[in-house]
Parts: sequence; C-alpha cells; structure tokens
Amino acid sequence: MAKNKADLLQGTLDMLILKALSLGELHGYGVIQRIRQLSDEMLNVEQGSLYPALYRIEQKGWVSSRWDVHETGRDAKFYKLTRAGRKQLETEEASWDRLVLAIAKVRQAA
Amino acid sequence: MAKNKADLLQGTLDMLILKALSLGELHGYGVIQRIRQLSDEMLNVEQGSLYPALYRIEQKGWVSSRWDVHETGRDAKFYKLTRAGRKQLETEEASWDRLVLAIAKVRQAA
DNA sequence: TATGATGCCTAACGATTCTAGGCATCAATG
DNA sequence: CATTGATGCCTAGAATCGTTAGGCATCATA
Repeated sequence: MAKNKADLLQGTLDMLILKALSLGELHGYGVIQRIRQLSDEMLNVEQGSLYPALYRIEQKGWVSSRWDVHETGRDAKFYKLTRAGRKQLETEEASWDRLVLAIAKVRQAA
Repeated sequence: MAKNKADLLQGTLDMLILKALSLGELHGYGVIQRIRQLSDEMLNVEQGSLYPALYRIEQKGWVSSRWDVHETGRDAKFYKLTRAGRKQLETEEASWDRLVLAIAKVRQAA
C-alpha cells in the first residue's frame, strides 16, 4: 500500500464498513470512497477486501442489498444497514474502545 | 477468551511483546504476565500465540535470547530487546497511533 | 496424591486481508 | 479515434497471524 496509508488490521474492516453504511445507503464502491474520505485519505480499502467482506456481512444479516441505478447512470449494488447491523456496529465499536484502552495502558508503563 | 477481555487484533501482538521487553529483560512466560498486569487484566496472550511470536520476532532480529536460571530456580529462556527491536517498537507504535487516529476520524463522522 | 500455576514447545485450524486477475462502462485526453 | 484512469462488479490464491488443543516437565499447595 502507498506510503502514509495505514494498513488495516484484521478485524477493523467490518466496523469501518458498518460505520460507513450507518451514514446512509451506499453502493460497494462508494463504501471505499466514503471510508477514504472520512479518514482524510489515511485508510484505503482494497476492492479485493471489500467485496468479500460485504458478502460476509450480508450473510450475517448486518446489511441488505439491492441492485439499482446509480446517479451516474450505471447499475450498482446498494447496501443498507439492518437493525442487527446497527447493533453489531455498537458492539464492534465498544470492543475497539476496550482494545485501544488496554493497549494505551500497556504503553503508559514506565 | 473470557468475558471482558479484549481479543487481540492481528498485528498488535508484536508491539505488545516489544513494549513488555522494553521495560527490561524477561522470560517468555513473564511476557504474558507483564502484558496482563500492565493492561489491568484486559489483555491475555495465549501461550500458543506467544511462543511462535517470540520465535518470529527473534528471527527478525528484534530480540535476542539466552537460557538462564529464573529466580524461582527453574530454567527459563530470557529475551532482551535489541537496538533494532527498539526501533521497530517505535515504528509499530507510530503505525498504531495513525490507525487509531484514522479510525477515530471515521467514527467522528456525523 | 492431586491440582493449578509455571515454564517450554508444536501442529492444525480458522479468520481475514491482500495481490492479481477478469470484465464492463464512461469521461477525459491526446 | 484510441488510450488511459476512474468507476463498478467479482473471484482465486497466497499470506499472515492468533487460537485451540495437545505434549512434557517442575514446583508449591491442598
């Protein structure tokens, strides 16, 4: 990946996707763009990571999808957060906060 | 893993081990104990994660090891951070900070 | 004597991200 | 008109790395 772009850690991608979709329905490629934009270009999700992840997440019932015509006139697959997905997002955010806190504690050590 | 214990994310273990060793030489099992203690029992590294990780890390030259007698009277393998390991720790901490920041940005989004 | 903590290790598995490829459309550029 | 880069979907294979589950030994404690 390009310089200055943080590699994703395994386990963070689902949270990012759910967060992106929590701001409103999006098509797959749009999820990549929104995450990149919101993170000030620091996070770049690869297509080869995104599409399998969206499939996984849909299987788990956290998002639903439908085909529609994008404003550009092209067909695209739109994803929407389900109620279960919103709950999952909260869970993952809480886990993330705990991990960040725990690691901060270790790093505070003299 | 037990409740209230944050699961480690892939990629964080090396940093934690290096950090633990940056506070002074330790034997393998002691690394687990120190991480658990510093994190207020929030992080629990499994032995099956630790020993392979220590091997990896030593191969990369970030730690050196020697057998010695532990204060308990038992033989133990002691690990010590090398100069390269200290540099690696700084690199990993900086990466971690960037990732935490980037994810915070995404989560700040309205 | 039995159990749990300490101390080392390995093998197999599972989960997840990345690289690299394929295919199509569209706008901009030469 | 041809080419290139961005947009849009997808898959296969490789690589990484933490966990589970096992093995073995010592020691303190019950």
